[in-house]
Amino acid sequence: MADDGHRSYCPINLSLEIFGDRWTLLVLRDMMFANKRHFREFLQSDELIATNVLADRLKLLVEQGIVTRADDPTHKQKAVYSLTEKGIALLPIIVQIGAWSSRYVPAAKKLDRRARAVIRELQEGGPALWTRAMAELRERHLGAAARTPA
Amino acid sequence: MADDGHRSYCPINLSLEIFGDRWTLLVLRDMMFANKRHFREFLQSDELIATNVLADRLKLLVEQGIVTRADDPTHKQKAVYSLTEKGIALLPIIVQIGAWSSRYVPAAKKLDRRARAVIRELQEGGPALWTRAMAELRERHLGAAARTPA
DNA sequence: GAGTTGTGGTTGCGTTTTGCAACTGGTTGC
DNA sequence: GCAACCAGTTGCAAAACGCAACCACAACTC
Repeated sequence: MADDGHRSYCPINLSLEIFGDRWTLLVLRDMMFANKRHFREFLQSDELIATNVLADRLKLLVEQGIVTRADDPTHKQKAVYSLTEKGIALLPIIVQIGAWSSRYVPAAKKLDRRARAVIRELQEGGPALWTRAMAELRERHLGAAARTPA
Repeated sequence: MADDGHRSYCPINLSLEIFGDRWTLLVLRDMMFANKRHFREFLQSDELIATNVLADRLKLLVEQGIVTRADDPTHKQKAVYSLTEKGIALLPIIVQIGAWSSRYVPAAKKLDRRARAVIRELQEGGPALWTRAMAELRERHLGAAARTPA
């Protein structure tokens, strides 16, 4: 069908072409829920992503307009990654995935109680709570620009 | 952390270990929205999944309890795949992904108008509509058992 | 100002997964 | 009997992944 590199124009497929792998959503999870912004921080997570894979995914996310990369003024060699509106809009998906998993995947029971409580709260809070969480992300990642729209 | 084969017990991670690839959710999409139930039917989709990959994914979905496989009484060599409750519960995730994609991925604009209308409807219908769609899937995939719970 | 630590990566290489095409063994309809 | 249909399997090349070592540079320590 598509001859511009896409397997099809189905929205599900287009999404999978972007984050249909074992790592991309974990990076976004860390940005959203652990407030990670620097390269080294992403390496600390339990899943132990490799540096080359992380570099590749961050590059891809920037290319897709889901994340931006900026120099950190406090440290000339530090890069800061921020979510864009497109990236923040992925929050409901990640929350839904978390909810499904903690409900249906047996191994999720092994997660510590505190983390499960966060999941449950986000789930029970429903769309209204997601909206607030997204607003908070806008504050942190888009800064003043988000408060004074054109 | 985990030494039972899991990279971590984070629900997001556990989900990605199951369907974090380019194909699995497409198979489920076809089951949910195109009512595909037979091996050959899945091969017809635009994305042209290969037979070995499809066989592998169906096997995995059965192992995970997301899908069941049964012999088709009308044809000794036909297999029928059905969603379980665990599989049906993935509908909100798929809908959210579709909504995000059609909103933020430029190429999704190339999808034909009719399909986009379906997406929009499911999105605007909100959780209430998802519940109805899921009930319909229970009817088709779980049959009488779903109407007369233990 | 020398040494240690912290920064975002890159490179090389072996293993695993994916994608493609051809093929298999059995069933059904005519 | 024979063509079409069914759910896969097999073999092989290409791509992605995972690991570990390495790099250039900045900043902090003393």
